[in-house]
Amino acid sequence: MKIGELARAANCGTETIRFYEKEGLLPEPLRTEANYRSYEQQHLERLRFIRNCRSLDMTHDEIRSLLAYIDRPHDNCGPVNALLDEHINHVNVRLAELKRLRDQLSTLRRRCANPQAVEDCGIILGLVAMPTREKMPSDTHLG
Amino acid sequence: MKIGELARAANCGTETIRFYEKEGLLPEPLRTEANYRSYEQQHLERLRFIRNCRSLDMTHDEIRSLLAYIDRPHDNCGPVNALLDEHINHVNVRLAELKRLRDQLSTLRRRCANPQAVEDCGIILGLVAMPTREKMPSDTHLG
DNA sequence: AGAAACCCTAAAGTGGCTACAAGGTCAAGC
DNA sequence: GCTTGACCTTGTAGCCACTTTAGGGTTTCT
Repeated sequence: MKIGELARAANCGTETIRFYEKEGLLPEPLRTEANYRSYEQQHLERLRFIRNCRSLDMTHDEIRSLLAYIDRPHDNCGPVNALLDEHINHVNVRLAELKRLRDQLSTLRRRCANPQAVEDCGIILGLVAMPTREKMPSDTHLG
Repeated sequence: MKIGELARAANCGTETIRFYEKEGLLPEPLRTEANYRSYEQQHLERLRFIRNCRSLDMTHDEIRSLLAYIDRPHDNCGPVNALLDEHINHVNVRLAELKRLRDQLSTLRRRCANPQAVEDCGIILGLVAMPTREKMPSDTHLG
C-alpha cells in the first residue's frame, strides 16, 4: 500500500501520516526501490486506531500510552481504564468552562437589544466594565 | 505607569503586554529616558478590554474588530452585535461537539467494567473497531 | 513522448501566549 | 561607593497537532 492509499483508507491526509511517523506514533514502513513508503495491513490498523483516538480529542501522549499498552496485550488493562477516566474528566472540565462562558456571553448579548451608537452599546459598555480577572490555567488540553 | 504596574492592574504578565503591542492590539506607549515603556490610563482601559474579551475566548482578530468599532464611537453598533452573535455561535458549536464527545467516551468507558487483559479490554476493542471517519473542519476556534 | 497524478524531504506557518538568554537600569541598605 | 535584587530591554525558541509551501523525483495514463 502506498501512502495515498493508506490515507484514503484511514480518512486522513498523507502529510498527517508522515507527521505521525516523525512523532513515533506510526512505525516506519519498508520502502520501494523508488524510496516510496510501502505499508502493510498492520499499519492501517494502527493508523485507524490513532485517528479514532484523535477523533475523541486525545493527545499524542495519551495515544502513545495506549499504543504501548496494546503492545503488551497480556498486561492488565487497569491503566487503560484510568487513562480514559482522566480523559473524560478533561472533557467534563472543558464542558463546564464552556457552559459558563456561554452564560456570560448571553448575558452580555442581552445588554444591547436594538442597535445604537457604539459608544452607548451595552455590549461594549459591558466589556469595558467587566472585572478583569486573571485567567487560571485549566487542567484540560481541549481549548 | 511602567509595564509591571500595568500588568498588575490588568491581571496579566508583562510578556503578554509586549506581545499585544507586537500584535497591534495595544498602541506603543512613550518611552522614558532609560527606554522603559511608559503607559497612560488609556492603555490600561484598552488592555482591560482586551483581557476581558480574551477571558470570553475571543480571538485576536475578533478583538481587533471590536477595538476598531470603539474607535468609531458614533457608528452604529450593529456589527458589534453581529460579531458577538457569531462568537456565541462558535461557543455553541463547540459545546455540541464536546457533548457528543462525552457521550462517545462514556459509552466506550462502559465497555470495560472490570480490569482484565489488555487484549480483551472493551475499551481497546472499541477503539480498534470504531468507524474511522474524516475529521470535519469545525467552524469554531475553541478546541 | 508528454502530462497528470503521485511520491519524496525539509522548512515555515498557525494562535496565543510562555519561557529563556543576555544584558541594561534603578532603589535600598551597608 | 558598592552590592543586591527587583525591575526593565530585545530577541529567540517552544508549545500542540497539524497544514502549507517549495523544490524536486517517479509512475501511470493517453
